[in-house]
Amino acid sequence: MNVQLGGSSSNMEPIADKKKAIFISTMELVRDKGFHGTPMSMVAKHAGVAAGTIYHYFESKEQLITELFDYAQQQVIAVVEQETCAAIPFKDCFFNLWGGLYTFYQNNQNLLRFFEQFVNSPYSSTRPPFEEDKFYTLLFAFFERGIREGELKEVSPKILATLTHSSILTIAKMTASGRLHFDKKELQQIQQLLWDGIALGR
Amino acid sequence: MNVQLGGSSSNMEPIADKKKAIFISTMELVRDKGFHGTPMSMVAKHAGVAAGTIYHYFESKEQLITELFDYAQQQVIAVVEQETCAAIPFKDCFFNLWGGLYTFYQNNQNLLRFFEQFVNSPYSSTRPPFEEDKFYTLLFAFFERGIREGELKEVSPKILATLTHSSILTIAKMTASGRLHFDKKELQQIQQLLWDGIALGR
DNA sequence: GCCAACCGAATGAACGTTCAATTGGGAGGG
DNA sequence: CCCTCCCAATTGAACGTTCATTCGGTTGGC
Repeated sequence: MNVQLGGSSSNMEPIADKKKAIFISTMELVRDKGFHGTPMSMVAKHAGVAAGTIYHYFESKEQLITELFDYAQQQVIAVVEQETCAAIPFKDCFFNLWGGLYTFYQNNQNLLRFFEQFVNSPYSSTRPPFEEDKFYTLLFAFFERGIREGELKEVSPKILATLTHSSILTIAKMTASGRLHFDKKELQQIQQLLWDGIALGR
Repeated sequence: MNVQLGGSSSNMEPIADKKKAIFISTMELVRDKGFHGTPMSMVAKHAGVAAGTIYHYFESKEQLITELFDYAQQQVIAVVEQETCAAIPFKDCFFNLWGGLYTFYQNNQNLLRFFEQFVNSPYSSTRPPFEEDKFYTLLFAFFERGIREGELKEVSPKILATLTHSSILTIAKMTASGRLHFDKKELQQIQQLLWDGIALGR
């Protein structure tokens, strides 16, 4: 019990194969069929596991979903931590962050879809408040740096962070759903528009 | 049967009281409890109607949800049509549209929440494709006007429309969920940032 | 008296969860 | 090296509940 996931940073314990399989199956099934559309029995079959086994690792379906969300969020946080490097000029860093997050969401559409379903569902109302949300704390700090270095307009970081992340998420969702497509040039234009909006013109 | 809703534009038939009550109850319950959390029996009780009555108006729960989405979307479309007035200078029109849509979502948080749950659920995959989506068609046309009049950068209207709407939705959702608050001055700053990004500097 | 609107108990399927039973690997004594 | 005991891991049939949907019957306006 209490096993760690993947080759996690601080802990190289062997992986909980079954637990990870349950996570992945849940994410894929939720992507296609939604929360109500994925019974535990189906998660079990898809993960190659008996129904009862899931309850060895998770107290309930709700707990499984909640833990999966935390797992997903940590992956996103890792991307932000990797791209917001203080050694690189802020402007480059901004474009890296936008591109890095976008690429991550593109390569993990299961996760993106699960994420969006979760935050718009009643599950998310049981989440910790905003101030303790590491993802937004990181983003806020990044944009504060931009203001401090005189690269950005003097606007609340929460505005800058929210606008930036919403643009990434929306474009990624549009592409993932197949409703709209954006080619490389258009993606660069989007980043540039955003930058033109938030940067101090000089 | 086949009754119209509200004091609808082209049709002034008497309202289907029960049908409207079912719509409103569904929206409120889905906001609080999500799709799976709102059984038909609860919708019935909340609407002051017998369970069987719902099936007099709707074939199934899925159909109820789908029709409710169409109903909701028409209300949003009405706001866009009202604010995108060709007689007003484009820039003013842009700020009107942003503010109008934002205010609408603020005043109709049930609808906003329902909307977001719907588009991220498997229900929405059965929706008509993008080109037939009146909402986006209207938005695209509006931004095309801006380009034609030399007010906006020469970028695909789909980019401008997507960025603008995503900013409105995200800010409204943040406020509605209570996770972040934006005061009047901040809302103006957001609109201005967006405009600075997409407008042709002169 | 006719028909649409409406009711709500009944139905049957689906689902989350439980639990008695089984497996398998490792610790320890001989 | 082998046997034994133990317990965590695992199984899947069974349980009880919940829910969408049905349907036979009632109402009320025309």
